[in-house]
Amino acid sequence: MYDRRTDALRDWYATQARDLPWRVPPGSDTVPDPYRIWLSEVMLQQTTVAAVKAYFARFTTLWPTVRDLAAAEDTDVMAAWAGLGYYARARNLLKCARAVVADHDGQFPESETDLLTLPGIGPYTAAAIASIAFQTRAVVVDGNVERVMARLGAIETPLPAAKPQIRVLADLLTPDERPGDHAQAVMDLGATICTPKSPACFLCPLRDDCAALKLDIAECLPRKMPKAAKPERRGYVYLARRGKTWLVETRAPKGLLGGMLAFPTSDWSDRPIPAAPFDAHWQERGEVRHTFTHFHLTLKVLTTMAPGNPDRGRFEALDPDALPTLFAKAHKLVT
DNA sequence: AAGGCGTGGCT
DNA sequence: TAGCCAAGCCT
Repeated sequence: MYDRRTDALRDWYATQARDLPWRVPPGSDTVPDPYRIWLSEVMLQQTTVAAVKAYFARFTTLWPTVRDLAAAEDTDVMAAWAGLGYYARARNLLKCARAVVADHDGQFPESETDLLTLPGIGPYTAAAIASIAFQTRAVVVDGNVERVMARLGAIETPLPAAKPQIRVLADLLTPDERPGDHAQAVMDLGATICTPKSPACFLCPLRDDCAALKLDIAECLPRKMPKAAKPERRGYVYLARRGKTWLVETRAPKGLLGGMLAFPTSDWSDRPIPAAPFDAHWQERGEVRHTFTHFHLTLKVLTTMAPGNPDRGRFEALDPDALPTLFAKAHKLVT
């Protein structure tokens, strides 16, 4: 019926699909909940399944429906996202939930085009939701699909130039029937067998059709341009404790760690300028090191219990779980 | 349109 | 260990 590669993928997925909390099993007649599919897809952007599971469970417990999430306080949602990274996703998650309630009567739109208009939903996520949640044929292309297709077709053009070729092949293999199962099959294959390093080609349902395997270049594909080295930055972070409260602030709504709970810091640069939030005897307690997407950071951790009027932030009871990892490391160092 | 944007696990 | 990498989106 379909390309034999599509059939092989479907047969493999029928028995090898991973059991995931947001997933409807292959071939099932159960109707997926678009809210849970959307939530999982946003959490899975650039993030591993293992990291997502606990957050998905927490979010669906706290906010079982898109209306519940839309009605949530921003601070509660940001706190629940703390530690998962890429915090613009959490800000857009709330914007999207509120748009679905305000503009779509609480129902996610079904078409790829309409989904694409929502905050935090790009080409991949729109295609994933359309196919997985609504059984609409859509060409789903993520990092896994890129890798599987590049190998299957021995596409030697480096990324991102290879994207058009990859998309053509992905489109060719996408069936009209159960396109959501197909998309998840390719992604599961990429995550478990057609892995970036040491792919398990001997277990692959596509081994007889894989051009890269025939050429013995599977592990070299897809080719990528080398990444620039990360620069080193330094700074100071100030942890002021007053009884059971700590001096914290909410970071600016955009940019790095935007909207997240934080401790006051200096600038982060080659030669940071100390910037204590108030005059006091600040005691050096050590350093924390953290690597972001595009730079390494070392923060000197300073504490005081002396009184003073801070020029920024507020003293409040601290929930350490609401801190992004960088600040959780600093907090852990002094407690 | 190229770069900003987190984190933890793996090798 | 230090780098590489993961179900991308936004500007």
